[in-house]
Amino acid sequence: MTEEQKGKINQMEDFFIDKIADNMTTYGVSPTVGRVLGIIYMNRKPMTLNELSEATGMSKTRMSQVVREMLDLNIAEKIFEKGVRRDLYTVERDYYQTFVSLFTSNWQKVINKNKMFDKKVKTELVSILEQAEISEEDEIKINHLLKETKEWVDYYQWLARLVDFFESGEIFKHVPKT
Amino acid sequence: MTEEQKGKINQMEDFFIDKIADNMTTYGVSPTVGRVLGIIYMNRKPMTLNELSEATGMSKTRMSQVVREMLDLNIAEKIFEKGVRRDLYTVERDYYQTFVSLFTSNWQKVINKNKMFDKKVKTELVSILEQAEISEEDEIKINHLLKETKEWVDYYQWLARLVDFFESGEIFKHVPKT
DNA sequence: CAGTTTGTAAACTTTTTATTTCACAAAGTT
DNA sequence: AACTTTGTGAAATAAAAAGTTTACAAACTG
Repeated sequence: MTEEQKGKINQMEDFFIDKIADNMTTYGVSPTVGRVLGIIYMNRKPMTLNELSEATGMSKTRMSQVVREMLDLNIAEKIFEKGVRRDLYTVERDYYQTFVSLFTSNWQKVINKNKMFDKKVKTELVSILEQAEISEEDEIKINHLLKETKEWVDYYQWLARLVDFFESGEIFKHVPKT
Repeated sequence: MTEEQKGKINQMEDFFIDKIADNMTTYGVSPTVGRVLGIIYMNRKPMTLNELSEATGMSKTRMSQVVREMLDLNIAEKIFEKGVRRDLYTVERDYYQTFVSLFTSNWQKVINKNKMFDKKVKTELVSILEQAEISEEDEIKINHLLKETKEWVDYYQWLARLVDFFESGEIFKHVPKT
């Protein structure tokens, strides 16, 4: 086997890593997060911060930051191995599961942020509406906003159901894996 | 009606715009794109670059850039109105449709980028495998990669079906709007 | 206990992305 | 035809994000 062929194999692995990373950025994570995920994935076993630092050519501190982000997103996990002092990290090996994790954590975040919004707006609008002296024009405007609020709430409830549809695995019943 | 109440109404509209923008960033678009979408949405009728520039406090050039990005993403449309010289832009008013448009354009892009990938890798790997002198270790590695390629292809086909599931509106049969 | 190693915060630097300014062609007006 | 207005490139600047260096506490080692 020539050196050239050895190189080819490694090159193919790097191709995969790039593709995984590329795919990943579509979820809104930074390219480095994607790359690290790809690296651990292709490594087929847990890695330490030092190894990652070595593999990416980036500082250990950066790896620490990236790994933490991945833990937050539920796409990596810290694992314990007896006798090993350094922290070891694995990634989800199932592409579908990774998709679901990122999809749900992104949208769940938005849903939570909007939790209190409609109540606040509604209360405020109704209280203005209850005042005696309002021009007709303004009343129309307020009613528009109230209607808008309702639609917004409906949309968010749909989003929540959608997230659940993915998280529960229901999606795979209708869009099967193979 | 006091000035204060007038202010409250405008404030509520701004709240909406911010929430729309915030929601939007989850699709990976810049905050300004989200904000412009929110502004046109709340305006309830098409707007010109000058109006947008006025409303955002940003330069007209920037608005031109933002609007073009929105056209690319299929979340805005240029419309013609006789007698009006300036270009007018509307946005999709249906939150669900906006979700679907962004979801599909994002993932479609990734799917397209990956179109040729697997063929290239597979050809390359098989050609190495056909060489006579390969260490057992390397053979295992290559077979791993081939298996990986297969899984990757399956995943991408699933993604394509998923995109279609949204684009066709099928999703709403299983996660209904109301 | 003195000496390492490990992970991460804090401050700084670099790179990338967002935005503005300036310029100019194309279309519209008078 | 001279004069405006409109939309958008291209280059420059500002703002934000990504990444590094230094420093240090906590957990290990001998």
